Order: sequence, then structure tokens, then C-alpha cells
Amino acid sequence: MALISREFFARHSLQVAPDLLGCVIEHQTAAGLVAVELTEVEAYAGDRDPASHAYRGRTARNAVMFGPPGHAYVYFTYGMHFCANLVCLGNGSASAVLLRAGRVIEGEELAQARRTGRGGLGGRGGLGGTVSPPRGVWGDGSPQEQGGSGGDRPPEKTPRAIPFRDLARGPARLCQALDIDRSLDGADVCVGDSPLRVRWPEASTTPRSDKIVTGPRVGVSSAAELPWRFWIEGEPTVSAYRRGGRGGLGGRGGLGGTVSPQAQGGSGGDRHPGPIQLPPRDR
DNA sequence: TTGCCGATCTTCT
DNA sequence: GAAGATCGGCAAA
Repeated sequence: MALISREFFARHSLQVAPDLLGCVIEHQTAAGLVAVELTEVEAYAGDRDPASHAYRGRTARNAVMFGPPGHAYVYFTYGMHFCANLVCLGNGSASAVLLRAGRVIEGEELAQARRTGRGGLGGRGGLGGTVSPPRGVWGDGSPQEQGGSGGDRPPEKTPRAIPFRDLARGPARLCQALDIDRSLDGADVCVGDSPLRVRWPEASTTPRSDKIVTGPRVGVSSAAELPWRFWIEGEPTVSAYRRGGRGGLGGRGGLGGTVSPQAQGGSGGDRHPGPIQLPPRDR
């Protein structure tokens, strides 16, 4: 197992992002190991990128992004999901790569159990018919635990098996399959004794850059035109494209409507990106 | 298959 | 008080 070096991450996220495709992120827990080959990532350019959490400066939440490269920045979003980034460049640049999707290559059963709420290891409870919240969301005093019959979960339906391609298809699903939460915020992914680490694929030490395509980032309303999302062409595990912003796209969140990644117009579907161009700094 | 919508809570203005 | 780097269920086409 060849871990990726910190030098690899000590570059701009736009350089790291396509190189990460095909690499493997793995999380070792008491329950076992789950490994995911990355098939889709997004680059965020720190305080120069309006879509980045770091754009408005350092906060307690995003502090890890301003730290050294090769560490995980894990955040909690939409009240129920975790998303994971890998910090790049360092020197306070807050450059990072969001892990959007991957293919489970090891620990498929464990990933399946986590995704269907059958983690059974102190993990997430199932919530019949709706989203399984991450660990801790219902930990204490949440409405779900207060109401009804003394803190019982709602009755569970028999969980349906998650299709293989959907196990880690999407940033929150990927985190759920890998059991990544805020406890891993700041974890060093470049050292072997870390529970969370990133390694080169077994077969080859070079990513499949010839199959990499780019397109606009998902769900962002700022700088949405930048083709800073990278995915492996033809990969079924790549998450569906959702436009960012709220205007005119239905309900809250404004993210209704999915389009297959390859079906995007505009700058989507381009081959490997051209020169790195950061948006002008206008603050 | 596509699109709408609600769930849920942290973060920031 | 509003917004958000999301997701899954459901209805309509």
C-alpha cells in the first residue's frame, strides 16, 4: 500500500484534483476497512474562490483548510450531511479538493450497512422512508427523540439494498459509506497510522488522467461557471449534476433537477482543463 | 426518467 | 433570520 505523500497535496487544488481521480481513500474503523476509489472531485481555491467556505476568511469551522496540506476538512451541512475535503497547497491558502464520489473497492458490505442504516456498530439509526441522519444529529434532545414513545426510533421499513454505483455517489453518501464525520476533521491522510488515509491504486501508481473530463461544480451558486469539477469519463459512480442557486429551481435549496454529468452543456464535458485561472479577487 | 419538495441544523450576516 | 459544496421519496411525464 503506497500512501500519497504530503508533497502531492502541496500543490494547487486544480492540479491535485484531477490527479486524485483513481486514487483510493480508506477509513479503518473497529468495524472494518472501507476503501473507495475516487471517481469525482471538485477543486476549491480558498479565499480567492467565492464558492469556497474559505472565501470569507478563517472561522472555527474551516480552520483546517488554512492548515498544512494532506489533512481532511470535514464539515456538516444541510443539518444532516457530512462532506469531506482534502487540504492542498498549505501556507494558509485554504485550497482544497472536495471528494464528491467514488467506487467502493473494499468493505462493500460494511459500506452497504452504513448506507442502509444497518451499521449496527453504534452507527446511524435507520429512519424509515427518509434520510438517515448522521451520527450525533439525533444524539440528544433532538425532536425525533423527544416525541412519541419515549425516544424510540420511528418504525423501520426493511431497508432496500443500495445499488453498488450509489454506495458512494455524492459527497454525503461517500462520507456515510466511509463513516466520515467531524471527528475526522483535521485527520492526516498521509500517514499510515491514521485511520483515514489516501493511497495510490494497487494496479498502478499513475491516475487515469486520459479519461478525466471537467465541468461546472455542483450545487454552488457562486463562480458556478468554472469547470472545476473533475470526473472519470463514463464512470457510473459519478454523482448527478445539480445546478446551484435557488432561483427558479423549485423548492428550498433550489437544487431540484438532475442531469447526467455527461449531458451538461456549456463548459461541461471538456477534456483535461487548460491553464488554471482564478477568479479576480474583488474584496 | 425527471423534477419537486421537505428534512434538518450549523454557520454567518 | 437566511442560506447552504445534500439526499431520498414521491408524483408526473
